[in-house]
Amino acid sequence: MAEQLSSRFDPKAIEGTIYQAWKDAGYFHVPASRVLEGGADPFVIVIPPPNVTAVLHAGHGLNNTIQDVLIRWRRMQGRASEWLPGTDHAGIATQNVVERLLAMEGVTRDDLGRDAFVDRVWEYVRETGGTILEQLEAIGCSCDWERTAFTLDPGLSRAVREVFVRLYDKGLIYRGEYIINWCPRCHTALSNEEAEGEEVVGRLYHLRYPFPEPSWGAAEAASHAGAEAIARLADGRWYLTVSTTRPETMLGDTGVAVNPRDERYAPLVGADVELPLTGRTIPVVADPYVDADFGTGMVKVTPAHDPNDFEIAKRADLPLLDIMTEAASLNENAPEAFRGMDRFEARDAVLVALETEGLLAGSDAHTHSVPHCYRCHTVVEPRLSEQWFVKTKPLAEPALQASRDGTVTFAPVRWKKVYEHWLENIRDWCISRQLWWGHRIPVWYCGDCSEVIAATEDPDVCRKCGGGELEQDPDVLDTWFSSQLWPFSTFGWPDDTDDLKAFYPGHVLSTAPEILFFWVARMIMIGYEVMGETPFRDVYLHGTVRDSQGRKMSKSLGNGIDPLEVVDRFGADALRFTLISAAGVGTDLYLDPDDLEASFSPGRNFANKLWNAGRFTLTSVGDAPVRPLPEVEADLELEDRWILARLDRATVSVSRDLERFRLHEVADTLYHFFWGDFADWYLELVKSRVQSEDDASREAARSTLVTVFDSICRLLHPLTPFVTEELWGRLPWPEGGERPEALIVASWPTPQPGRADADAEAQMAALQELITQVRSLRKEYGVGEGQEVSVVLSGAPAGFDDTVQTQGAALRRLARVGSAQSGAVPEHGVGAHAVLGNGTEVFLPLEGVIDVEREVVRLREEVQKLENHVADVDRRLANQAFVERAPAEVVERERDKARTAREQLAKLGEKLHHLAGR
RNA sequence: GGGCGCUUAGCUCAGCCUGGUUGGAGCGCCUGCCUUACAAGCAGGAGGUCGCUGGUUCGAGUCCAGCAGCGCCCACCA
Repeated sequence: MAEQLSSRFDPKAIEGTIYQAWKDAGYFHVPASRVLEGGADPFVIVIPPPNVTAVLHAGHGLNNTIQDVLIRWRRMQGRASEWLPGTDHAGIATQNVVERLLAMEGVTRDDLGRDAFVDRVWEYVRETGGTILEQLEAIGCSCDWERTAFTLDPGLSRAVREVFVRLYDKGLIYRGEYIINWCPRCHTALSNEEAEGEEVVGRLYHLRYPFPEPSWGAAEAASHAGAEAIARLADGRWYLTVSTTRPETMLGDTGVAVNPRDERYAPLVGADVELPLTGRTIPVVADPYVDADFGTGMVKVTPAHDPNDFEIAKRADLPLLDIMTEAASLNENAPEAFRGMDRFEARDAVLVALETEGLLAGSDAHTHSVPHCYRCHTVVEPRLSEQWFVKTKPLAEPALQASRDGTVTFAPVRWKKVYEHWLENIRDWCISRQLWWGHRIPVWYCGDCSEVIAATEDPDVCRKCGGGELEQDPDVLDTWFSSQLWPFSTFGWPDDTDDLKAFYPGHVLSTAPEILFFWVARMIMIGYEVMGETPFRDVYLHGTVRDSQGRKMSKSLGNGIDPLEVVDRFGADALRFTLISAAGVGTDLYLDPDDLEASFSPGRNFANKLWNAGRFTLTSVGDAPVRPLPEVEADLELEDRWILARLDRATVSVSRDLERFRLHEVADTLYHFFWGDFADWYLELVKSRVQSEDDASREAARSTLVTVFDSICRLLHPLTPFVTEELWGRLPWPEGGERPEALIVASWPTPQPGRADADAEAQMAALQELITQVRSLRKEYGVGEGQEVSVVLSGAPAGFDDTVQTQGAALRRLARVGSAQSGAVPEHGVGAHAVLGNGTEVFLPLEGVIDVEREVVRLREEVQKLENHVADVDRRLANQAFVERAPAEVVERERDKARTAREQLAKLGEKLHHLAGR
């Protein structure tokens, strides 16, 4: 069998078949009955549903690999592991994509009309949507495909309506006219989270508004110290100065505000001022929001285009004047000269007009944060409009409590504070969107009696007046309104289904920190509100995938990595292993999109090494029956006991790190155990034994090989599922032992009692060091592999002599040592020296092979090193405080060190003396 | 303006919570090897004032404070 395997791992040859085998075996699907009747312990992850139109990028690759590692591990542990996949309809994003397609045909959504447009989007989604889910299969994700969900599915849509109506009935959803973030390109409202602040270097313009004659108050105000904003110009009139970064909004000003405690401007409160370019007159009002120390201490008030101004206007009873259209061009409320202009065009025009009239007092460079639409990047315009909101404070309470009391945990833990801070300062959530693609708001208005009806089922008649034409609210809900329900809507809520009983609440939620507020926090809030408990316990927030220059990978920058290309070139295992080993908890990953070879060769090489070690193990073990390990217990040799002890150590460490989401540590531990311990040492040590005539030795080696390699496959399976499945399936099963299943899902390794073997580990460590030292000395003295050497050991601790004698074959194989004798190092012999960590002095007689001068030089270095070491230790021991206060074992260790080092020093010194004298 | 994180080898990062052998890994680099599992490999090696300053301690990469540089998040200063 094994001979047929290629010496290079070819992922393409196995991935498809193996994935299909997993699916066919029903490996991924968990029926609720396994939990409810079978008593299995559930483990549930719901996928962060990618946009239905998305294609897989590096971030998805990382996130879904993480989830798959956790799911596969728990499944092997015997948990009923449910990983629910699906997609999000992604309101704005998807609508934008389709609108762009239509634009290429020269058609707008308005040309089509609402119904036809929505049909068109559905058509698009049916054709191309869900591609990303198929792509997840390519990287080995073991999702329960039988439960694939979409946020616009009928069931999930029913959940949306149900939640809306419940919140509405509780007064937690309300409608009102407020300043919201408006995207003039998408023509819709945005939530605060969807308006992303971006640093922009702009200008702060200072505008002058003239006081009408007679300007009582102005002169008085101007007499106050620091009242620079009030000035009398050459024309003899009094003016005040206000500042703004958006000069065009002055056309919508309905007042000027000052702080009520600001004595400078007290005489002006109640006065009127002329608003240039408009012919209107607006009042000066007092409002505590104004910061007297900032700028001139006077603020122009534009209630319809600034959230703060809106609040001031409400308090001061100023009128609201909306001067812009949906597209952010100036409307009929603006002076005729500016009507129809785009806001930025109008900005320039207003500046020119003011300048002409001598009313522009200048400008300063000004860096500030300007909100942009998170989908299309257009500058958001604050706009007065009637929208639906969720009252969030009551919902935030339990979600906050859950974090504070540890019901919900975050990894890395620093996100806990970020999450809590957001909830503590949460603002109401604007949920209505002026889009067509999404869940239409389940509210109807009666044309006759103005009754507002929120209902889960479309009503036929007005429940109040019985007649009247009913019209449904035209808006749809924010996409995140439906995705927040994901952990229960996907399992059948609002019905009381078995799935829900079995799989809610879930366990781990793994995602990118960017959507901590958008999605994670809201799921927790609504989970408590609707289900009465948290949707998951552990939130794992992974790092960002960046390019070699540290830039976040993105479509627009064109610096992304296509995981499918990586799979194609290096295999899914290589992709997964590379991503997991590179991703510390919450740390960013750096990959070079221009050099996939450099980025993914660690994973590719690892998979290949695994493949070859597997090939060798299979050939070594051969087809003959293998005896179960307990039967050969008495015949186990040093390296067998050692590798089994190392395996246990690795098993314990890996299981612990998985619990703590320290996946990169898992990868690191297994890398070193498999490559370092197993491949580099164990396989080399048993090479001669597996072909040996000595039945006991051979059988012990074969059993150990099978046992250890079986565990290696299992431990690595969550990380590199394909190659481990393939190799494991070919591994012979020990006689009499029942092969649990055809696939590796069988079980997760657990530490075996009696396998810890400190003695074997110590002996092996010394043996490894001896071999390494001999190799090193050979290299240094130029003694080639072709030349066999003998070794003299002196001062070896108990047991090590025996080890060396029984490991003659190993020494010969790995270090080309012909004979190893214990005894005094020849006093006058020429040779190479080294001292092992356990105090053993190693001497390679090389009389006639090396020249004496070189040996003297080397000895001098050795002596120097030892002297430094002794001085170091002595200094510490001479420190009274150290001896008195350090733990006894630490002090004892120091004394031992001093003693051994001195003995060695004496021997080497003597040797040096003799040689130097020659 | 608030909050958080990072700074250890040429590069990317572990190690710090819980202070104590001689500070690690991968990649890259140097040297020698096509040794019948693997050249996507094997063996050997070079490379570090652990950002700076101070403090606590017998002892600090590890704990504390300050500083500097970089990065992220939040925020209505016009």
